[in-house]
Amino acid sequence: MNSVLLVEDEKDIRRFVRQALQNEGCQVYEAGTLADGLHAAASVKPQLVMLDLGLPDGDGVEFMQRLRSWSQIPVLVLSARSTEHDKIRVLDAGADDYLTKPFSVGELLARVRALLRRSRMEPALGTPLVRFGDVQVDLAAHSVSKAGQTVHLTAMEFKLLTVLLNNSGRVMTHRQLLRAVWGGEHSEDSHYLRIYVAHLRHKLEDNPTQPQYLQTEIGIGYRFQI
Amino acid sequence: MNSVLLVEDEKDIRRFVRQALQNEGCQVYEAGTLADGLHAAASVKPQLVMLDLGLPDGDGVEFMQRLRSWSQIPVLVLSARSTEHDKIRVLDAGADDYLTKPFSVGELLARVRALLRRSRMEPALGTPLVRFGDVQVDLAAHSVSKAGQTVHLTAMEFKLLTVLLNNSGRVMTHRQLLRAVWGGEHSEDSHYLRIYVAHLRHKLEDNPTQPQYLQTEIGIGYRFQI
DNA sequence: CGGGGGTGTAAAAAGGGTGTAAATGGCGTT
DNA sequence: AACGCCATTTACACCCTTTTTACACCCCCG
Repeated sequence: MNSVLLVEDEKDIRRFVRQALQNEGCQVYEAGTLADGLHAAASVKPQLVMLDLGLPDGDGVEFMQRLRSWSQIPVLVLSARSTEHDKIRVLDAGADDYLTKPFSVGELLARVRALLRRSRMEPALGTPLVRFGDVQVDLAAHSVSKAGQTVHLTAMEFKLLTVLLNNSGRVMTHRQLLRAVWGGEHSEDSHYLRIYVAHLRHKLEDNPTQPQYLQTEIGIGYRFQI
Repeated sequence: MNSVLLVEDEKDIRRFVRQALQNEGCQVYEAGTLADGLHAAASVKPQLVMLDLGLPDGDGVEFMQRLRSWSQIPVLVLSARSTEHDKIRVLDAGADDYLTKPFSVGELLARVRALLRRSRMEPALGTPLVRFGDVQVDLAAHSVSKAGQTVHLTAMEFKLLTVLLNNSGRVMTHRQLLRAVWGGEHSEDSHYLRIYVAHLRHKLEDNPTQPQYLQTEIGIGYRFQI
C-alpha cells in the first residue's frame, strides 16, 4: 500500500487531495504545519511527501533542507503562482517535482504515480519473498537465509539461483541457464553449471548429495522444484 | 510552557517586555548583564533568548560566540539605532532575528512566536533514532555516538551513512550509493565508496576488519545490516 | 567386462574487486 | 600567510571470485 504525507494548511485542498489519493488506493496522512510535517515524516516514513508552499509557520526551503538532512523521501511541491520564486528554491533544496495551483486530479495523480514508481524502482520495495524448506530468498534485496542464518552467495551463484527460481517447476536446459547467467558466449560450457549448482546445493540443501529442490535432469538441464 | 530569557539592563524595558511575554503565557527569566545572561542560559536552558545590545559589561558578539559554542537556542536581538553596526555583527555571530527600538508589542510578540515555532520544529522531535550495537544515530540532528561517546563524521561520511540506514537490510548498488551521495557525475567512481565505507567502519564497527553491520556485497555494492 | 558420455567433487591458476595507507589540493579559518 | 580539515587522488597489497584444470563416479551400451 502506498503511503503519502500531505503537508497543507487549507482544509479544502486537503479534502480534495486526500479524496483523489484514496481513490487510487493510497494511505494518506496529513499535517497542517511544517513542524508537524517534519514530525510526521519522521514517524510515519511515508513513500511520498506532498508539500504546499506558503504555509504560515515557516519556509518551504527550510523544510526541505531539514528533511533532506536525513531522508531521501521524494517530495512533490504544490505552489500558488504567488510563490513561483520559492518553488525554484525548494526544487534546488532537493524537492523532486512540483504542481502549480490550480491543478487537475489527473495531473496530480500522474505525477504522484511517477514519483512512487521511481521510488519503488530504486530500493525495490515490494520484496517478493521466496521460501522453500527453511530457506528464504529475497530476490530484490539480494539476501538469502537458511534456518534464520544469512547465507552468503556470490554474484554468479545468486544470478543462477534467480533464474532457477523465476522458472521454478520447469526444466531449464543447460543452454538456457548458461545464456541467462553467463551470456551467449558460454552457452556450451556446461561444466560451469555443474560447479555452481554444486555450490548452491551445498549452501541451500539439507543434504547436498541427495538434493531435494535443485534437481538434475540428466542430458537436459536442471529444475528447481519448490 | 514557553520560557524566555531576557538579557537587558534597562528596568523599564524589562518590565515592558516581561509583561507582554507573560500575557502570552511565557515563563520569563531576566538577567541584567551579559555574564549573568550566559550563566542563566546555561542553567535555565530557555527556549528563546532576547538580547539587548549595548549592555555595559561587554560585547554582544562575544556573548553570541560563547553561547553558540554550546547551544543552538534561538536569539532575538534588541538594538537601538546607535548600535546598527553591531546588529549585523551579532547576526553574523549566530543571532536569529532582531528588533530595533522602539518597537511595538505586536511586532515583538510576532517575532517571538516565529522563533519559538522554528525552535519547536528544530528538534523535529520524533527524531528517528537508529541504534545498532552500541552506536546511536540521530539522522535529523546529524549526531552519532558510540558507547556514549559522540563520534564526529564528515559531511560525506554522514550522507553515505544516511543513505545506507534509510535502506537498511537491502543491498545498495555502487551506482545507487554514488548517485545518492556524490551525484550522477561520479556514478562510476566506486573507489570513493571503498574509502568512505572504510572510514565508517573504523568509526562505527567494533572490529573494522570483520564488519558486523556494514557488509560488502562483492561485485554489487554494500548493505547495512541492523 | 570395458569404454564413453554425462555428472559431481576437489583442487590450482588467473583476474578483478576490495581494503588500506598516504599524498595532493582546495577551502575556510585564524 | 600559515594552518587544519576534508574531499579527492594515487598507489599498492591482498583476498575472493571466477575460471581453468584434473579426476572419481555412475549408468547405459557396446
